[in-house]
Amino acid sequence: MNDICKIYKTLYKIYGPQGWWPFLNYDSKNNLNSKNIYNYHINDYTFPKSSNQIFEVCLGSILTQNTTFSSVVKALKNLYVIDCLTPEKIQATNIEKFKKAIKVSGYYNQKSNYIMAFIKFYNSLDSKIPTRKELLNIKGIGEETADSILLYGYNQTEFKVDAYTKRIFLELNLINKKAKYKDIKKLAEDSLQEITKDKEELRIIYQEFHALIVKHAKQFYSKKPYGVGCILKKINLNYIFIQ
DNA sequence: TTCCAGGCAATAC
DNA sequence: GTATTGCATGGA
Repeated sequence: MNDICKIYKTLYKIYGPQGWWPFLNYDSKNNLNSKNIYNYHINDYTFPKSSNQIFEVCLGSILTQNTTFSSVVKALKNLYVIDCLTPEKIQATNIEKFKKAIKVSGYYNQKSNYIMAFIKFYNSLDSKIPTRKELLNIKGIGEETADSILLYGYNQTEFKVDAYTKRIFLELNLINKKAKYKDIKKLAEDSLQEITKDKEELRIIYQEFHALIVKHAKQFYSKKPYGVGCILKKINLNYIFIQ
């Protein structure tokens, strides 16, 4: 088995399915559940279940750029309070009011512009699935955010690479320091084909793998020196370098 | 106080 | 095309 698959299987064995993407949690009266504002959906891969949830992933993917998801949830809660969680309502809302709501997630001036630009595009989609190229053409949507939207919002088989992914692969000598986003994405996607070539099965693996990486990295790869106590360092890897 | 968080665009070479 | 810098809040 190749190294990437070994890592995936090891993490899955330790942590189990993660149920990403987490969604806002509403009660039967359609109010935000104040005790559990959001929740994960372990072993249910039929999400998102509505266009509202698709849009929620898009919004969250932009808001979570370089910040913690807990801050994003606070921003989403603020948006819920001012009834501003759909494209139409956001566009109809005073921009300063919108900025104030998302302020807690940081970079709020930029992110509000990014979200407005995204909504303009989103409205033009007419419920179609966006292409990666289209997403990358929007100001504020880079490779990771595009893959996040496609993988978790539209269930497309696109591997999402983040800073943790690169950090772990680098620490395990699976890539070199200069590896680009697309290099790491290709390594992961090519490697995981060893498990299955079925697109739908791979999509689920991509969704879980990214979530597992974040879960594991928060514990072992947030503080320097990275990887202290990391079990991945103890499994036998083949060390396939990429150029 | 310092460091980091589920990045991106603009700018300078 | 590669490296650097500004963007910003909140928690550990």
